[in-house]
Amino acid sequence: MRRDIFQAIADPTRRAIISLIALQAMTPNAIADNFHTTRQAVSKHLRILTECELVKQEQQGREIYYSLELEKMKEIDKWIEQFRRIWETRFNQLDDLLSTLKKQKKDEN
Amino acid sequence: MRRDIFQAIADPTRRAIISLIALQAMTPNAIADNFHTTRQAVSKHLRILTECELVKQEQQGREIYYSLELEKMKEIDKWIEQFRRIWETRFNQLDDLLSTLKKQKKDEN
DNA sequence: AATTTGCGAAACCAAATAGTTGCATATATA
DNA sequence: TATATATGCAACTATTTGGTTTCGCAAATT
Repeated sequence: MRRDIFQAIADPTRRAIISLIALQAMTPNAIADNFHTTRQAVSKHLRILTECELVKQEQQGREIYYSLELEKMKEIDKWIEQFRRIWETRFNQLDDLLSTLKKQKKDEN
Repeated sequence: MRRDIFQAIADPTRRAIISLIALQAMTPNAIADNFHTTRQAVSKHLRILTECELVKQEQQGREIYYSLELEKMKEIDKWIEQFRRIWETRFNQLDDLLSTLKKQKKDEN
């Protein structure tokens, strides 16, 4: 079953792969060198990441370079946005409350 | 096995629960009213979310109110930060390049 | 041409997962 | 006191998952 982006990043190995290729495209073997699992396991993860369009492939001869689709990562950011707005709202409310309390304390003196 | 926050939000039902209780604390039965699964299934999801400290419980008699721990959500934001920095860097680089091209075109006329 | 390297896919397996059913306990209500 | 409600947990089941092993194919090297 095809997975969504949240299911894709649920696995620690896949998150590590994403962080690895975020800066520079890498081949499956190069990626696998950073892990203690088999190259085929890494290949499997890359397929999952490719399926949900988190990474893209660029074939050069027999070598395939995988790179991160930053645009797709924004979908996670978008989902987080709703919570960011809430904690910013609460922060502002707290800030307002502190200001009010400070003002009240000042008027008492 | 205890799950991390990324594994917690991998499930669509749990993401929906998180969005639901983000604004207002709710009881398991109230939450379950929004889904087509059993109350026990929802209860299971709540346990997973509680275990990785994404939600907190507040018992009032026989009713338990679940609310979102916004602070914990920032862990996802923190992980996304590394990619946000990259796409902002690339955006700035693109912006610089566009400015340079515009300047060159201006000098040609 | 023969061999090596890069790589994905199939088959397998053990472990994990998500939902259901049934049950038990605590609290609220009649 | 008896009944209803809220809720979590255990057991069960089917499905999904992650890693390994083996194999096959294409490209690069010898």
